[in-house]
Amino acid sequence: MALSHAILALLVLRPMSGYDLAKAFEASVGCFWKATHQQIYRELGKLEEQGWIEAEAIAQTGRPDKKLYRLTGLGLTHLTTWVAEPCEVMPIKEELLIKVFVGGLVPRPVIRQQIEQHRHQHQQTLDRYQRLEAADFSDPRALTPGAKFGYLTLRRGIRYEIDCIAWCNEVLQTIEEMPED
Amino acid sequence: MALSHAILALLVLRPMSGYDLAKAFEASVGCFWKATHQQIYRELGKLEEQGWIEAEAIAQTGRPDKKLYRLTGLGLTHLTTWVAEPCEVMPIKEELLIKVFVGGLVPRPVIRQQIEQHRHQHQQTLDRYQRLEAADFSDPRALTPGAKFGYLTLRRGIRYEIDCIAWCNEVLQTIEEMPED
DNA sequence: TCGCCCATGTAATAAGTTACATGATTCG
DNA sequence: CGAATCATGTAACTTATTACATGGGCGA
Repeated sequence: MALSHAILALLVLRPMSGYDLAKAFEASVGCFWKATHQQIYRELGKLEEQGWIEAEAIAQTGRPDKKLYRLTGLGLTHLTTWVAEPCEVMPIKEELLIKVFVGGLVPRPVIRQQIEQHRHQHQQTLDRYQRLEAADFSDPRALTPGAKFGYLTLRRGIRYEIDCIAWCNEVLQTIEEMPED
Repeated sequence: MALSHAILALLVLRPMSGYDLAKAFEASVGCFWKATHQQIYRELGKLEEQGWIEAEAIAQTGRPDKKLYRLTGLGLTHLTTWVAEPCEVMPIKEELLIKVFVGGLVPRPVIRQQIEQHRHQHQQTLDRYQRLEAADFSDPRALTPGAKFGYLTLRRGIRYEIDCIAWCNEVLQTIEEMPED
């Protein structure tokens, strides 16, 4: 059910179309939730049924018409109530770790290559996050309270990527120190 | 499809029943994958159909009979082939971050309490991991190559929990420094 | 005697992924 | 002229969650 709340959370910022939401997921909320456009459109339908959001059809010239969704009072109440409810820590699911777990079954270069590739991906994500940090949050003290919370979620993403990279380095060092097969 | 590989990876260690696997998920592999017993039993059926594992019925007295599953040669080949295939970084999904994202909508104690609760959960998980570390990997240099890979996955879990706790502290400090509502 | 451990499963629902489908505009 | 952007959706399928269901043994 958290996808619906992620959508409601984005609609707090401003009314958006499904398309806008899909982009917003990739850009801002992406460091802690992701969704494809198919999921988003399906979910928007449900949210509207429940009265948490309402749609306004916008006719456009030169590009497809769109539906702008905005949060209703009911939706806002629902969201803030949900925020106060206790929630569980969500488990990690990391395919790479299954591969490392059975690393002893394959020649070491196989694992080394996988780790290097992942480290590279994490580095790219980190770069992107740090560009966002520089662009939107260059002076954290000057932020409004609302924006400060946004910054904290980005901080989480940055920390996470840094930690992934550090772990990759730990793995690479360990396998270099291993005796040859 | 990664659940099936997690199961195959565990069966490399030794033949296990569905029940054993469920416990093994909680104990060892839990820091990077989780599965309920319902998922496991369903998946075992599929794996057997494909010939990657085979079952041996074990009649027991005083307790229910069980099925011991062991990896087949085909299963092992499948697993090692899969290990060498490239894989994507898996996204984080963290409900708590959605709540922090809209933290500006609720009184600060609400967020503070959520963060404190999460920090506590992460601390408990970290304690558990560190007990495992002390018990099974007290001298990392003396490990066999196979066990070393197991240790690296546990290291990932430990690092992750430490980082979560550090981020929680960052959030708590930030909200303490905020002006009153 | 109450609840936990062992041991296996079914059924229903929710959530997520992948493929398919359309169609104009704008930029290189 | 081809590719990307804007904009919406359906259908089929795979995964994951939750609830239900059974039943003996064993320790406090």
